Amino acid sequence: MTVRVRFAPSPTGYLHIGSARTALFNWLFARKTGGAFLLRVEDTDLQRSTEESTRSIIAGLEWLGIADYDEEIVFQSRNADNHRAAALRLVAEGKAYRDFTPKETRADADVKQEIAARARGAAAEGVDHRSNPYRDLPLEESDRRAEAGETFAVRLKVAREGRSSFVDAVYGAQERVYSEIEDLVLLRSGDLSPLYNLSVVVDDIEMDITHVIRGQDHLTNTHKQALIYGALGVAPPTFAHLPLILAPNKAKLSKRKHGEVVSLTTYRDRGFLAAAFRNFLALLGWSPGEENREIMTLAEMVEQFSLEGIHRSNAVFNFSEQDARQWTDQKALWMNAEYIRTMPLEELLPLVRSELEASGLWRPEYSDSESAWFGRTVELIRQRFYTLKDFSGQGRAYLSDEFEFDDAAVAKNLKKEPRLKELLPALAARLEAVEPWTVENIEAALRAFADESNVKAGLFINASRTALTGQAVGPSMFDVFEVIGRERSAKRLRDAARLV
RNA sequence: GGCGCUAUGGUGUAGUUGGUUAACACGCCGCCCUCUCAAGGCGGAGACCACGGGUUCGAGCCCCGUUAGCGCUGCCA
Repeated sequence: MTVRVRFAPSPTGYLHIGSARTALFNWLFARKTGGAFLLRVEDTDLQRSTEESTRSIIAGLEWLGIADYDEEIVFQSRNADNHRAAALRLVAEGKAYRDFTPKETRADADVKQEIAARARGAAAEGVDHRSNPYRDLPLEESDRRAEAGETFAVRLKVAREGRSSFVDAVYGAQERVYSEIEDLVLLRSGDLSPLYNLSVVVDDIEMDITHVIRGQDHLTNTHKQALIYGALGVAPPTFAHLPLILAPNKAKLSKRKHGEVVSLTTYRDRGFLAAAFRNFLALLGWSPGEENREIMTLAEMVEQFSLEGIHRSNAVFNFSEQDARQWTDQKALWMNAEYIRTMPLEELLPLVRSELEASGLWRPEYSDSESAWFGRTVELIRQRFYTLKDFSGQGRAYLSDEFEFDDAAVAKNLKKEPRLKELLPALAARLEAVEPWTVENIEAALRAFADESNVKAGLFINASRTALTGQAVGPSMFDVFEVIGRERSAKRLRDAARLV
């Protein structure tokens, strides 16, 4: 049997990084097993689903490089008729029943507490989960009342005795006694629109899904779905639940509380490389085992991936809301930097180009007459960059004559030595005579001039760094001179004399 | 409240059928390199493997209990 998996997000917001990881694992498993990877948009809650959200989810998957679905995207809402028919069939077969209890609406805000409170109350009074006055209503009477126009919801009839069990590919054998499971609602009263558990099952059957890989928050409710499979007379697929990704305080990662760190697009927009972030995400809740490898290409991850390598304990996504430098997980940042400085230059160049175009720093010559220079410059500055944004930020002075001076750098490297006012223009003149303009010649000229001027070469080097780049830190200064060029270097040295 | 899941340094993890000084990565500290900052190299701090009992010659690995965290308990998904 060929493997068929699906990623099934509900389009009620941006693509959460936890969902992105679920998508990744599904994709990895499909590619590993030579199976099919499908996308199903679970938009049964029409109140909250938006097209905008669907677009952003798809854009996120595209960015991650896992948007090569093997079949057309399925929109769950379009199958509502099938879902409803399945539920009604169960009513006819006596496996489900109409519940004529009036619908009670719930405020979305604090449902969780409300539910817990209700459950506590029910437990205190010893109320059975399946006690419902309509559960054993004769079918004829039920049909009659329905025909008479009474509104009703449809509930699955959970057996009185026995237990539900299934083997989760990650969490192992799972068991739950039926008395713990309520007669879940399949169709809402009134419009008879299908609810999540029903829709998922019917669609997974229709799509021939063999493995359901999803967040652990669905683990206990899987018994309910297993029950629906049973009622429908279909063997359930293999379930594989994934550990959750938690915030530093171990709470669930949510937009309300944690903001943009949990949105996948944030990473794209803040200069992350898809390959790096994907790599980082894969390691949250999964590891290739034995070798304990970390930096892996997509192909290597596919090679190493297995459901057995998935953990059972939740992972913490480590970041700090107080410290801007730790706005996201430090390891993700490190990994991004690692990718930026070690990936093949020709793969990085197009990404840098996009960033420069977006920030107005791109010039056509960079891919034409100055492509060699551009490549050399990127190679030089990428060594200490963390994100693509750094190319237009810290890297600005290498690509544009309009850049800012860091006050601390000016104070430290220019203002502390008054003689630089005369020395800098003199150094400029000296460098203008260097021929050919090579790193070695530049270094020789600068050191010779430092000797003659009776100052340490370091004084010139550090002053030059600030004069040429506006910063106190950067690559080896002679490389910087070489890359910035003779004329521009000389001009910047003279201009900087005014800052002394 | 009930049910379920989980528990290795601050974080992510390794630790194959019980036999080690409990390993790696990020982060942190120091040294080297050096024109700065990184990178890199070397070294260090940081885990009585949640706690308490067992089983065993021997337990991070097996069993029981406790605690904590998380999840589910919805006519949300």
